[in-house]
Amino acid sequence: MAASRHPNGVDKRRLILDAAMRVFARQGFHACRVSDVADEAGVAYGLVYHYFDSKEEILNTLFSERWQVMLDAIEEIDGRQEIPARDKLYLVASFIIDSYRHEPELMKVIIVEVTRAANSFGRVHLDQISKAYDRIAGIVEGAQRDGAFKPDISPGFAAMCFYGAIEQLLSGWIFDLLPQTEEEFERAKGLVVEAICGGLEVGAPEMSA
Amino acid sequence: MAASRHPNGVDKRRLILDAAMRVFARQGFHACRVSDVADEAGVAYGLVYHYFDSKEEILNTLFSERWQVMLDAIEEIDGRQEIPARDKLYLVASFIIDSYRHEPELMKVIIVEVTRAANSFGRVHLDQISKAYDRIAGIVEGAQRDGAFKPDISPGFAAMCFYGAIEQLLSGWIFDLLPQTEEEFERAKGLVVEAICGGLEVGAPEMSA
DNA sequence: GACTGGATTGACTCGTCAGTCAATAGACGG
DNA sequence: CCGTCTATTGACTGACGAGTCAATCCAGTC
Repeated sequence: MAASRHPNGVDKRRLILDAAMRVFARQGFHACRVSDVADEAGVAYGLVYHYFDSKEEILNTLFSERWQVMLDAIEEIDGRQEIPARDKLYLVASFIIDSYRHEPELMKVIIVEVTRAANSFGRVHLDQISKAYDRIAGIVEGAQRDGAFKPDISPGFAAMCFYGAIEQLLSGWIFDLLPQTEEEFERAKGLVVEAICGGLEVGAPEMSA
Repeated sequence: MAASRHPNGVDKRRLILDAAMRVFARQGFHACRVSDVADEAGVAYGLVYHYFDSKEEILNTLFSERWQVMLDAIEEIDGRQEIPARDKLYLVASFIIDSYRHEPELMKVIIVEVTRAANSFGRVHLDQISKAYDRIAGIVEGAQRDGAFKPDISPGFAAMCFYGAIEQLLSGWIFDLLPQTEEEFERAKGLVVEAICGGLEVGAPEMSA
């Protein structure tokens, strides 16, 4: 669990995790071999099994580490009393999109191999995954109590739509269906929120970002 | 290609496709064996390879058959001049949700094993998949020309949000995160459209379904 | 300068499964 | 009722890859 005790300062466990992230992102979890991960890490095959019980446990670890960070972030955002719901959702969208911008490989693995693969593998993580929906729902619920959001769309339902829209955008970037530039990422943040909060139709209030 | 010439009237190819649909839905494409499909169809192992070149070709066929039906449906909906964009989107949402209601196993396979698995396998179908986005974008574009929808959210972007929201709902049903009752399906149709077109915030116009 | 215990190595095992193939059955035309 | 062609069978093969393990290395200890 702790970093390598060896004084060369190299944490091989971390090395393997980072290599796995790259290999999983490049080849896909199922398509790659454990030896690919070992090679990418510049480490012997057996060492992977010294630090992890199975190939899946590596993916497990990558997912759980990062997902928890996101859950904490959403919780923190929801906790701020002073800011309106739309801004909270903007911050959530920003967090997720920035995560992709800064660590596209890790996010690709998380989305493609876990979140969107809730069959087979991701089923194990359904609890953690749906916690994210719940927290977003919490934001919507608060806004409905304040009267900022309409009461006729259930918070859970709204959260699914909001999260689904964001994940679809990430998928679009991951599979090169959408352009990936700094400006696009920034624009996207505002637009998802505008689409979901303000709606596509005219007549809805357009707030400036 | 044609149905079995044998006069017993049983099309074994179809039998295998339907069995595969059930097995893929139950166990997942990667987790199941070709022999599971053969057993489910009540057919010898080798016969599967008489009708299909590979396990993947079966999935391929299931996907392509059904996806084309959906593409045609969207195109047909978009073609109707008389109805407003919101109603077109409602019809699209209805079509997809009803598809799931009537053939949950087939839709589960399509969503989980192809659409949301655009890595590994679904990459082959990216063209077909993104055609769906394009056609939805077409609806939005028309609405913007008419002045019914705001011009500041690009049609392609709006389409991704809309489709993403629907797919997220289907995923919620597939993985038992959302209740699956007739009423829920009906409510969902109206609510996705209301969420995306009308927006979550108050002030947007709420049209009756 | 032996001793201990974790780190590291990579050849090997062992089950699994997609795809093959040679054999058999059955329909149909002549 | 023979010959031909397709449908159908299921045992078999061959590759592949996850996980094992016995051996070796090496840092710190007494």
